[in-house]
Amino acid sequence: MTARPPEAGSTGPATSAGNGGCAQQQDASTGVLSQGSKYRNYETVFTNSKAGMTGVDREHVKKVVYEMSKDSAHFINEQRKQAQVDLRIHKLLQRAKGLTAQELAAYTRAQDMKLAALEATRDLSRVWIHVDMDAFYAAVEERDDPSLASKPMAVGGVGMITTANYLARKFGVRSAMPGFIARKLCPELVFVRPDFAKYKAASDQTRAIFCEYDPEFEAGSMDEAYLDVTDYCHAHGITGRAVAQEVRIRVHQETRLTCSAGIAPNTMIAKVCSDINKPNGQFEVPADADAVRKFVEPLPIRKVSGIGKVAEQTLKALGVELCSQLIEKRGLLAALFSQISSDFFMAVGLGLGRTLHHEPVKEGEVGRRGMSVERTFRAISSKADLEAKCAELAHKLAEELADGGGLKGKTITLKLKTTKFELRTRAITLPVHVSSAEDILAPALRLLRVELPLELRLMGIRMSNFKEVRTPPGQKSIADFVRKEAVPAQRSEQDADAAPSEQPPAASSHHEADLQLNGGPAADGCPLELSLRDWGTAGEAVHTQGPASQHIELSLEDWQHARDDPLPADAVGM
DNA sequence: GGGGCACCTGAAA
DNA sequence: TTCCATTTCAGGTGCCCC
Ligand SMILES: Cc1cn([C@H]2C[C@H](O)[C@@H](COP(=O)(O)OP(=O)(O)OP(=O)(O)O)O2)c(=O)[nH]c1=O
Ligand SMILES: [Mg+2]
Repeated sequence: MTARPPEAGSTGPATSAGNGGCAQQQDASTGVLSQGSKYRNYETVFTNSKAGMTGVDREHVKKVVYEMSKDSAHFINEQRKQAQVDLRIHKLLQRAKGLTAQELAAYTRAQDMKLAALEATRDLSRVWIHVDMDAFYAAVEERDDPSLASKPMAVGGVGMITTANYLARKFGVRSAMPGFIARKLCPELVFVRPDFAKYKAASDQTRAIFCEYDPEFEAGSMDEAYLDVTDYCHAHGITGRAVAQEVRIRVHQETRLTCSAGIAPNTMIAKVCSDINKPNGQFEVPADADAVRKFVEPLPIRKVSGIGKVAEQTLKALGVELCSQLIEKRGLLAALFSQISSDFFMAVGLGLGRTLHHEPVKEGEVGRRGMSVERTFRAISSKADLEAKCAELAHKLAEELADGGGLKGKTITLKLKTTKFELRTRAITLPVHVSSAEDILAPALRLLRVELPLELRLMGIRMSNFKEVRTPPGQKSIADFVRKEAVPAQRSEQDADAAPSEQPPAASSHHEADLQLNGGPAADGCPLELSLRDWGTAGEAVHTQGPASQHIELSLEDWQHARDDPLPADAVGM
């Protein structure tokens, strides 16, 4: 398990947990008969509590999801993955059992020091607001077609749903649920195909507003952002709560969309808070150490961004379900997990989180680690089809890289998902940075061919290891913005600066030739040992590697809602 | 010991 | 282009090569 202090991550499933500690978990078990089916022992993420989930018949949802899933390849794969997790947890427990009382005591004492040190860093001087749009994609669609607002609706398709409006959520329909299951839960569910350009436009509008309150605001995704409004509060002599109110009203006025906000002294708490009175509400944890501690104590760890399904299961096995228990079990956690993980756990337990903005992107660095494209399709296995798919992706990726400001990367990662849902990634780092479709395709095809034969349902290509961008002297560069450098019209046009220009080895280009040709099924057997020598001519070694040996990580409510601060009805047009 | 690299898992929207 | 998505990032192991 890997616990990390994340920066994005919205809505883990959330109940109105919080201050009082009395989380309201609706569990409307309508005596569904147990019919000999095993769904009761079946765990699905779709029944976790979440905004809009109150009143949902969880048992029913569970049963439907199970019945629709149980014979699928997907289900088998999920079970395989779960078995691995179970095994890891088992080993972790064995390790825990092996600890002597003395060792545990030592770890506990060490953690006491750590906690004291952490406590000393507690900073309550900052006012953070986490803003999160309500049912974002769905809300945009409703706004643009009001007839949708009166019916259960989901954005996505039969294959997958990205989100659903609150009417649909009452049926248990939610993000990341396959559409055909959602339809089973709610036969009259209306599907709307996503239109990302619209969401982007709406997102840009909200960001323009955020910018006025915090020019350095951090956008996690299109629908959420962290604002440090400390300075704004001081400058205008108002509270964080009032600012949140103001932001929400403005967002609504300018986009006709609602959002929710969390106000707290750090990002971690603010994030949890924005979910509490969703939709269209806000919640604040005041800048008071006791208030923060009291808020965090009864909070289920799963509500913390960064603690997902596996971490939840793992910690539960160790007797940790609430944040307070992270502190109680500090010795054990320190003994079993990596420093990074246990530090994170301790911080969460104390209610500590980030209080400062991220370091600005350094000069020359492109503000991202990678860019990728992937596509799911009906099963494909012929070499020609596979290679054609690869070519499409290479072109798509090249296009995106160009749009992204002419990014050039050195590492190309091919992602494959078999019809049995098994994932495989194969990467290669080139001696030079490339960006054209041809230069992406050639190595991608090499990686692909070695894996044949294959029966795939998905293929993807990722580019990473980006070349740093040097801004021509005399030109002011804004580090926070994605740099838009002229996209070379031709391949020959390399860098504008004096850097020695890299040339990809010849011979790429004709992907046509690469595509067609025989399906001489590559020597099957172990597709892992091949040698992809000779990419190009220079003596650059090409790294090849078999699959990482199975390593086991040991370290491991709508308007009626009771809310802290509802928008004045008229401000929202009601 | 540390820097790359390849690969996998987990998490989030 | 449908039959469980797509995009991005971090942390961890294992290896190679200084
Ligand atoms: C969770 C999730 C969201 N999304 C998209 C659709 C969502 O509208 C958007 C924002 O995600 P969320 O903020 O998680 O969800 P939401 O805004 O739809 O609903 P809520 O009121 O609970 O905040 O991101 C996905 O595409 N896939 C996902 O798995
Ligand atoms: Mg949202």
